Amino acid sequence: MTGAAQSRLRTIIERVERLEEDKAGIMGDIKEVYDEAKGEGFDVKILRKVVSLRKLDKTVREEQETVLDFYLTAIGDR
Amino acid sequence: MTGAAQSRLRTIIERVERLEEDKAGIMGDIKEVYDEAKGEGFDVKILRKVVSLRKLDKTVREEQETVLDFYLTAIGDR
Amino acid sequence: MTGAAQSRLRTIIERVERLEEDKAGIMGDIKEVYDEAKGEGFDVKILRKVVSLRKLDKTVREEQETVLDFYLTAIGDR
Amino acid sequence: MTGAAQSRLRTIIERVERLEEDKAGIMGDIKEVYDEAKGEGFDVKILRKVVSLRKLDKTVREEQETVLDFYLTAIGDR
DNA sequence: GTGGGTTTGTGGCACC
DNA sequence: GGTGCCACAAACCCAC
Repeated sequence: MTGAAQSRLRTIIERVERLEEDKAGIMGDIKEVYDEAKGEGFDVKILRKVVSLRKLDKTVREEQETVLDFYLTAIGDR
Repeated sequence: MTGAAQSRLRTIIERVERLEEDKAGIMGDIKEVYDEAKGEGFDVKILRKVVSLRKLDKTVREEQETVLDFYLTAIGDR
Repeated sequence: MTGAAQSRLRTIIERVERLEEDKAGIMGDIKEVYDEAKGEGFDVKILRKVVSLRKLDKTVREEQETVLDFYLTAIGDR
Repeated sequence: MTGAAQSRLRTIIERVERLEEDKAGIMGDIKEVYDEAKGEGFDVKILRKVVSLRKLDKTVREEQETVLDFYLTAIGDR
């Protein structure tokens, strides 16, 4: 491996690790929100379920829109 | 559930969903870095392995310190 | 589902359940060892930490070999 | 820590690690059974669900028996 | 469509 | 008893 490639490799690894730190930070933030909610008497397990269900719904809705777009385009309506 | 509680619930869900969007964004960024590296001829599978190994190493080092602290505390040395 | 398939299904489930019983038994044995150690004055929390750290060390060593293999293969050395 | 204690410590760690190896072996066996079932056309996801449901049922049944025992004893019927 | 890896969810377990 | 933590199990997604 050339010196240049090694340098690039190092840069890549560092960029990924930096981003993973950011990700870990955000995951910590999410946990904090849930902990706070828990302190107010909410059931965290259920809250997590709500979030995941809404995400699913959103995905389904977007897929439906995609299908709709496809059909509309197919019949020359846009 | 009172109106106030409903309002709080909505706020909590929204905050989590906002953070999850951020997280998804960062995960996208990580993927981009890997894609870019792949375009330069690096083997993504190996890169991922390297990153995870470095994380593991870091974890081990921290664990070792934790165990050491345990022992020092156990023998009354702090 | 044919009768034969039902019979196979039954056999599969029973084999898994038998193995899970074995597993539960071993987990019980592990707990006994720790309880015994506790009775002799050892700090179980530390013991568990030591075991997990040693496992982590082992994992890291294996991972390092895996990465090394990857590289050797990548540069066509095998 | 005395030499005797160190020796005991070593024995304890080794016993636990040996048991954990056994446990890992059994977990591997369970995986093999599922893989085999998959090869015969069974849906592993569903199989796992069946096993976990039966385990839950068993727990519930045992609890019900415990309650039954309690009542029977309470009314002096055993 | 099959396997591997990553992420998420759940249960048990120890500690307070 | 109840709370936080950790290991196990499940679901998910991508690449091949």
